[in-house]
Formats: sequence, structure tokens, C-alpha cells
Amino acid sequence: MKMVNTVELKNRTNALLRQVGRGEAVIVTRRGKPVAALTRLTDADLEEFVLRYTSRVAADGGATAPGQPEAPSKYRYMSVPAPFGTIFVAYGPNGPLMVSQANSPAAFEREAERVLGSGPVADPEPPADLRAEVMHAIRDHAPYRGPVDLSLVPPFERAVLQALRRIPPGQVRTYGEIARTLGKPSAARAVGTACARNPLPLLIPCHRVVRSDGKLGGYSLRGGVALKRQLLEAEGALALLPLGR
DNA sequence: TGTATGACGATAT
DNA sequence: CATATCGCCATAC
Repeated sequence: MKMVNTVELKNRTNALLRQVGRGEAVIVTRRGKPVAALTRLTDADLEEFVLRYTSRVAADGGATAPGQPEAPSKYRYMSVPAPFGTIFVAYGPNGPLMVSQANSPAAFEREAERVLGSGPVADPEPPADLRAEVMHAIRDHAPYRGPVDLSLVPPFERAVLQALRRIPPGQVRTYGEIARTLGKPSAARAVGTACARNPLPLLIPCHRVVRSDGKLGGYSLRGGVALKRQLLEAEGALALLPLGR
């Protein structure tokens, strides 16, 4: 009985599927423990498939977390309007810590609690200058030059984010270019990961980082790559992309 | 310490 | 051109 871990599953997919196709089952292990098996589909399986899954996909309900004890509000937050929906911004004395497109204030508070470790409190009267700068950045694609609080971000990712802040509107960089900028030419993938975890999208312009093959790469805000493309177009950056796709 | 996980890149098919 | 494969790397657990 053959066994593979998740890495082998990822890197030898085809070989494994061929093996399964020949009739030999493969056990998948994770952290050393068997969690699944790959087996060849039987005729009955195929029949079941066409009968049940030709026009729909199974979905599952979401789990809800129980309420947690209140924390002594360390941060505050405000909401600002954007063309693509309401944006919530959590901030502390050192500047914004997190930006999100939560569906409601309550949802944002839960998300912030999880990410920041301490739930922010709605600010009835946000600092006027902060609010103005944030809105200007989001609505007008202006650089956000104010301070940001990246104290919760690990070192490499923080370096990436700081590099992103130096990309002017209307320009783009590739993930690899950012990696080289940081002196780690082979860390393109890690740069992508850092972008994906950017706690301050829009304020820190991770949408200006694209793939070296001319594609746009991903985007974590709701709206995904479509929104990324929209932002770049509004900034006039699409024209200078190497290719188009 | 080892294992798992990606907003990547270069290359092969 | 699209997909697959595999190397790379920082992080989270």
C-alpha cells in the first residue's frame, strides 16, 4: 500500500493519478497520519457523478464562533465609503493597522479581534486629518503617506510592505522585482504571500504588484483580480503592462 | 524540528 | 496560449 504526504501529493500529482488509475490505491498522510485515500473510480462512481453533479455543486454551512469576553479596547475604527463598498479601518496611536471590507461593523469587530488580538471600538469622531488622508488615498488613488502600524507584521513581510509604499500610482512592479529590491532575488513567492497578507490593502498598494508573465496575479480584497484591474486602470497603469492578460 | 501553505517564476508540453 | 511540474521562500503551527 503506497503512502504519500501532502508535498508529494502536490509535486507528483500526475504520477500518483496514473498509479491510482492502474488500480493501486494511494493513502494520503498529513503530519504522518493517514487522512484520505486515492482510489480509482468505479463504474458506479461515474454513474453517480453524472446523475448528481452535472448541474450543481455541494455547499456547506458556515460555523459560527461563540462570543468572547470583552477586551479593554486598545484600538478604534472608522468606516469610509469607497466606489466598491464600505471600507473599515482600524487604527491606533501609531496609525492604521488593518483595512477590510467586512459586511457590517459587527463583522469587522470580530475580524479585527481575531487579527489584532484586541477588538477595536467604533470611533464616533475619527481624527479629521486621518480620515481625510484615508479617503483621499482610497477614492483618488493618492499615495497614503501617513504613518502605519506594522508592528504585528513579521519582518520580511514588513519589508515587502514598505517597498510597496514606494510604488507610485500609475506604476507597477513584479513580485520578483520586489524580491530583488529586498536583496532576495529568489523570494518572489514569499513576496506574493506578503501581498496576500497585506493588512492595509489600498493604503499600502499591493494591487500594483503583478506577475512577471504579464498576468495580474491575485488580489485578496473582495472583487479579486477584477477589482485589481479596475484600480490599475483608474491609475493608468494597465497600458504599460508587458502583455495584457 | 518538521510539515503545510501560497497573490511566484521558469520551463516543459 | 493553457496547464503541469518543480524549485524557492517566509510563516504558521
